[in-house]
Amino acid sequence: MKNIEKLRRVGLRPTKQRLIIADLLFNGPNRHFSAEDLQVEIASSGNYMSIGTVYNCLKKFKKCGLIKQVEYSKETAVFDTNTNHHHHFLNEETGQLIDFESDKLVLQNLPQIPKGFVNNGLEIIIKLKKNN
Amino acid sequence: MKNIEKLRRVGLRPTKQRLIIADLLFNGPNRHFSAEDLQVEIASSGNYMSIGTVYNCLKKFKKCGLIKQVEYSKETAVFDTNTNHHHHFLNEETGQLIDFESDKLVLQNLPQIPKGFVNNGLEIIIKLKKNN
DNA sequence: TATTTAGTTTAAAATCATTCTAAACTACTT
DNA sequence: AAGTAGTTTAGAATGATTTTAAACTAAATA
Repeated sequence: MKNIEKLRRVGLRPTKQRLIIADLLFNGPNRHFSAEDLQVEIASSGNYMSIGTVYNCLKKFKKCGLIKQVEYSKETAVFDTNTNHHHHFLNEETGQLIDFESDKLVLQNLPQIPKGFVNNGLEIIIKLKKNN
Repeated sequence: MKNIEKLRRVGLRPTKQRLIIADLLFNGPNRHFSAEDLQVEIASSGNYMSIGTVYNCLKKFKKCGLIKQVEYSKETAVFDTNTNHHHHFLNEETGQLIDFESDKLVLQNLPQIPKGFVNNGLEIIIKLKKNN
């Protein structure tokens, strides 16, 4: 699917800037990245974009379900092009994330959800340490 | 155990400020809190502490294993007096956290740990939404 | 007990990621 | 072709946290 279609389909006006970002994000394998990472990559691709625009764009993409935001980094916002339900390995030393699929996983004896609430998503993080 | 002992045991000099904080944190039930929450509480208890000292103290307490830091808040650092292995419910609307114990939980078909790494801690977050 | 010293506290300044502002620009509609 | 609503931009603002360096204090030493 062309990225211009992809944007239109979620109700986003396909501006030059959004298309530059969509081309970088959606034409390859899934990845995790920060706004600053992406700005550098935009520059490497021969374009320029203000950091404010990068943030605006990522915020809209997220709101429209084109990307997700990963929540385990206190320092910088980390985004994820994998919008399927999945979990993460986290290398705490480097911050590097690796996806793992949730489909085969079996969870039993989950705790009772507190009164007045419903389960709105379960996420697992497995922190990794280099062996020896 | 007296808090002065508790601090000495982990190699922290028991200063007036650290004892004020230890008295607030360790003489009641477990809790989640931010540096600012704590500064307000210190003020309510009739003391004063600079925000820098609150941060320094929490950082040392964490390093010495007296408290943990919870990682799911992008905005502010959230600390936890419960240092046992446990998981969290997260009310995304309010940021409120509720602990749940990990002992009864059963996990099967966990994914293979990437080569060169070992599992250094598995954490589960169950996001909560108000039921209608 | 007095002196030393190494660690701690403080206010204020600095930092850094992110958001806001408001002016210039542009995609889409009429 | 003109209007308008949404977007981009540089730069300023924000807010949590860290740094700085001077004053202080707990613990060690004399």
